[in-house]
Amino acid sequence: MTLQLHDTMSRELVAVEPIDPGHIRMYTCGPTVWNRVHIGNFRTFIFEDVLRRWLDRRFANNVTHVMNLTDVDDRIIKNAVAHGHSLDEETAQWIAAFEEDRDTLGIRPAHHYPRATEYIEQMVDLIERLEHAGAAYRADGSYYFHIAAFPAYGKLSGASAEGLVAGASGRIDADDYTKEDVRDFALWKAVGPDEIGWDTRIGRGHPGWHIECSAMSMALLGESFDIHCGGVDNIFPHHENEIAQSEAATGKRFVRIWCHSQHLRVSGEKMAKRVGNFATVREVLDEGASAASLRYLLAARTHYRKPLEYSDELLSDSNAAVQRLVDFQTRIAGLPTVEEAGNADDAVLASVRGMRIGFEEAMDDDLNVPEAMGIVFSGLRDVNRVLDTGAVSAETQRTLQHLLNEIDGVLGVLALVARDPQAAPDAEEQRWLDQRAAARAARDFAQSDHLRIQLASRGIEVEDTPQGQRWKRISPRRG
RNA sequence: GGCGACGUAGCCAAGUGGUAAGGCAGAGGUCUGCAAAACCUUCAUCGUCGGUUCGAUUCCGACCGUCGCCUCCA
Repeated sequence: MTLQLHDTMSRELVAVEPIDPGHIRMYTCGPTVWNRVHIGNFRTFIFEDVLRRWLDRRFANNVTHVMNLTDVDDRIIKNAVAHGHSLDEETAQWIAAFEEDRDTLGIRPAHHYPRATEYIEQMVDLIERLEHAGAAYRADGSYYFHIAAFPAYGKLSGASAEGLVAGASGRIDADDYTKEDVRDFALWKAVGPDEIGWDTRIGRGHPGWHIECSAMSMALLGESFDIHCGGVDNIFPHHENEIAQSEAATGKRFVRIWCHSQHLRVSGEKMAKRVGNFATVREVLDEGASAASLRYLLAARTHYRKPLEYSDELLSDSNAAVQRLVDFQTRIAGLPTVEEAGNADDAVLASVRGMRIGFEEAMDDDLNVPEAMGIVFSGLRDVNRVLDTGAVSAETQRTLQHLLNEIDGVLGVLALVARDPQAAPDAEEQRWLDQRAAARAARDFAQSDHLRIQLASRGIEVEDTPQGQRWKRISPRRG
């Protein structure tokens, strides 16, 4: 089976067949670094990370992934002026914050993180190209895209000329614009000598929002590439405008497959800065959640094209699901093994084959992570059932570990758990553990139970196994 | 007004034209000194109303509800 993705433009599942054989080129819209982004933004970045990981696997790491950093826009300029900062001084902290959160969630870095301010020259080139092609015009020093010159406008979003009611969203201030057509959009915004801007061949100003993605994707990936991703709110106008700019300039099809992820919601509403119902990665972790739980929630609780309702309950549910995976991993690692493979091995290996095939089919089917995880958890139960009654060989044990590594190579949560080793017991806790082991050996159960309760108050859960006492830290936030 | 998405058990959620995965929570049980972990059993007829069909949760239509975008939005 081959990987298929849902393409927003055709609204169909499309087989992923690279334009450049064997090499996937992907562009994902990154953050505007005017603020610390919230976990709703990270839902999209996590979806893109899962896609990236699966592409890496399917195309033997022959993937070039570009994510832009929008480091100039009206909000950033406004903040920079208010703080007496240069643009770089203003955005540095937010780029660092983004990178910190990205690493916290175990997101595989893109190969390139182009910054808009480093591609002004390419944007000016593109604007000139558009002007020569009759698709851009100058008004009051600014440049606008001439929508009437691009008849295919609207093909991504389905927005017809008549349907675009000017100001329907209540967010246009018509007085700010000198456009021939309300639907035309800014390529270059002219500014005065004292304002933040760049002196270029087309005058002093700063770029409009959309032009950077066209210029930077073409510079790093070519005029046509395979996959372009973003959140659904980017479909219109951002991606629609990117298509218009790029294709009007090159005459070539810009992107093969458009992928868009749905929003994270809170109480039925989109998580958004302007609504005020947002949380950042750091805030969620500061409240006691683990990075693994948050990543699992964002990556696996539902399909990327469906809205996901965020709640504390969902976070603790996700924590429990991750714990089930971790407990399984721990069990496999400590498995007593036998010399000769037997019936138990056959049964386990059959489950492993089923899990591997099912997982891959689900991922190939438009990245159906919840379906894939359903298969994983079912298989996990099958394997546990066999292991409850029989022992397996060391080779089967390794096969199980390899399978878990394969799955987590895409899911990326066990790696986060392993990255944050459980804090070792302090001296007092270690003494309690030792005393408890001794009490159990002496069959002094009253004392051992007492010590277990004491340890629990420190967040340490003790389990008794045939191999002896075992402990683990419990997330302080389970309910 | 235009375009689009979603509505499946207490919560989250996958899925199929032939009576519904998985996770969490709950109930009962096996195991255990007791627990934990693990395992077993148990818990839904898929928003409403029509239509197509031998048969629909799955296809079509209408309706209801929720949400997103319509030029700062992941």
